[in-house]
Amino acid sequence: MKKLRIKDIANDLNISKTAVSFILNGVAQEKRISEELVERVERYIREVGFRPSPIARGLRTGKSNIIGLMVESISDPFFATIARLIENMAYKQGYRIIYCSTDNDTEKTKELINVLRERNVDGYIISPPPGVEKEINELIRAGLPVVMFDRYLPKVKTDYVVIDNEFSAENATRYLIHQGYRNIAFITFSSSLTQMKGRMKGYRTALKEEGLKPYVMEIDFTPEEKVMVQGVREFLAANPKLDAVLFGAIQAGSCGLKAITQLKLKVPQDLAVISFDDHDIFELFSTPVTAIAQPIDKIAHKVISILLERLEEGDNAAAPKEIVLKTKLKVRKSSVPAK
Amino acid sequence: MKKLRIKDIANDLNISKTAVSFILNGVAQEKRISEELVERVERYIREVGFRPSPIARGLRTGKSNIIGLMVESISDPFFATIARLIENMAYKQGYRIIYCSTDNDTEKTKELINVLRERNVDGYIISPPPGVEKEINELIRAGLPVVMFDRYLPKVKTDYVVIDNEFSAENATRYLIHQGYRNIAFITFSSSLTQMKGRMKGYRTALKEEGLKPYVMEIDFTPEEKVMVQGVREFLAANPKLDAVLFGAIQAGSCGLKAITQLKLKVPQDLAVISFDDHDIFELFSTPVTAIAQPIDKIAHKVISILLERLEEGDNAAAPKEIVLKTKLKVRKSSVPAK
DNA sequence: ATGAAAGCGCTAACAG
DNA sequence: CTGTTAGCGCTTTCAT
Repeated sequence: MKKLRIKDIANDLNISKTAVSFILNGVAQEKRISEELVERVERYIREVGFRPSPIARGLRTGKSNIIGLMVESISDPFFATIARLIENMAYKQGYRIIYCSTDNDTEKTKELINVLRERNVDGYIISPPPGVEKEINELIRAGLPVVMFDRYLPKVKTDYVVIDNEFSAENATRYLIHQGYRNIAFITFSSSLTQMKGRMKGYRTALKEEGLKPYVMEIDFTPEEKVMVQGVREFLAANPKLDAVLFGAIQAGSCGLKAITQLKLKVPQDLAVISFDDHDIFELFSTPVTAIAQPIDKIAHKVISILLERLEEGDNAAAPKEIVLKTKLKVRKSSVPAK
Repeated sequence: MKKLRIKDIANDLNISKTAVSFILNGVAQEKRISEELVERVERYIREVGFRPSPIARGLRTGKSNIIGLMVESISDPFFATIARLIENMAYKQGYRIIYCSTDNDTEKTKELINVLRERNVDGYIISPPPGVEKEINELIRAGLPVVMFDRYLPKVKTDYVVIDNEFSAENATRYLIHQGYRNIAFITFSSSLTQMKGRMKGYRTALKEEGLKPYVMEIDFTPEEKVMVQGVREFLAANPKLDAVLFGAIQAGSCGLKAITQLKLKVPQDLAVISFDDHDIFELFSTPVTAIAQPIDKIAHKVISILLERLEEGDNAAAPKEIVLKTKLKVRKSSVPAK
């Protein structure tokens, strides 16, 4: 049972390769191939289960039917969930996904873009690290659609899907203030990315309005989680006046909860807690944790549908879509009113 | 700045395509190309940053430098973590990953294997659903290396990396018994796969030794988590005699903890808990949950190194490696002695 | 040591 | 409406 080629089909049916190719590519009508022949070829193809080689096709057309997905780390539950949803929708349209974890590393990301590019990836979904503006702009100039999400690069004019970070953080902080908390920390990963800047800004705005003092801790990311947990623990221990904390991302929240557990702090009596992103751990923590939930389904849906649209229409001329989605503050017990 | 081809390099340097190709493929020595020319070509290539097209190469050689990774769901934290580790090691050896979520669906998996195959994926890492023996055997017959993990197919003779499920479950169950628990349930996803069978068997063995009665619940998987949580809740409510439960997988455990929380059961006073797989949620749950931790790093490492070895050596003749790794029972407060 | 040439499987321009 | 043909960029055999 050797692998069939278009040529074999043509031979078997005593017609030309071209005809088969046209039919395969759905241009039979405009090439004025008879209904009857189309039918005959299609039936035969179905019978023998022929599928044209995507590689040969790719070499010829420069298309691959592959979408490149670049996120900070595929093991992060936020990105993993998004990846899963995107995979599903892309698959239905005949696209496969090659994914890469950038580690938020500029050089690595540049190299990854190269790698994907030489595989003729048709479109890119990127949660970009800083510093890759040039490379992404080159993709766009080459007519390849790029959709950013989670964060964006202000200097790059292309579609993106993000959440309203500033408002979300401001809202959560203000909520803590209204609950009676006064010494509210913001703990997050150090980052120059838009989403973290927005969260920080929202936090500061809410505090300033009330004339409260900010306490900010930036965690240096390391793969050794223990080190980060210890960092948070030391920060909390060094600032006993704190009565509440807002975590700027799920990993920060997860490190923070571990630190809090180690310090045997009672939530919310000793320390109220809110974290960005929602996850099982927040629901199941000893005191369920109030979370700023991102609309993950909606993000994934928007991202992939924008990309598929660009891919189908080839309309890279259309104005970039800049989608900002709302988050939802899921109030749980970790942020009940201070006594 | 047009994209270079081998031909261009050859022209620029006034030599033949062949020479360049040989040098590119590291066979210069055995083709007896002069040191000096090799040096000259390599320098030029470095200077202009030339990289040969993997697609053209793929069409010609039938190799893709891509590894297919098929797991139940990439959003599952266990698989996402493994995927991440595998990605890293594969990348260093010049391999990219295309991933697919099988949903544990036999037909979908067959189709996915087809898709990967026609892309000339060089090797497969599969956490297989039942019923794909034939397809995998065909891959093997075609000389393509396949490494299974998490579970395996007894009828397929190929490498696999799993944990000692039976012993792990037996050990954990016995541990509960020794702590004084007598009515121990096993809650898991319904599955005919080796790993679940092993876990079930271990559980039953430990109970039988002590003449205890088994309480088994098989959760039907649905994407609607709420439905599954409710199922567990009803089961627990219907069996008030239970004093302990062993969850057969992390999702079961996570559903279970939610059910337990909803029922306001105290752990371990009302119900002791142990779960397969370890995760933040178990560490951070109101009563930290004893977990059977899989050696994730080691699994990923074994899987990818076995595959890379097969890929490098082309030694698909070598006997299949059947690796069984040990788990670690991480004892936490959810399983302290019954009063 | 090097070069010419065939061919991987497909698409699409062009000529009938 | 159909057939011929020229590549896409690379590897590799065979002849030089």
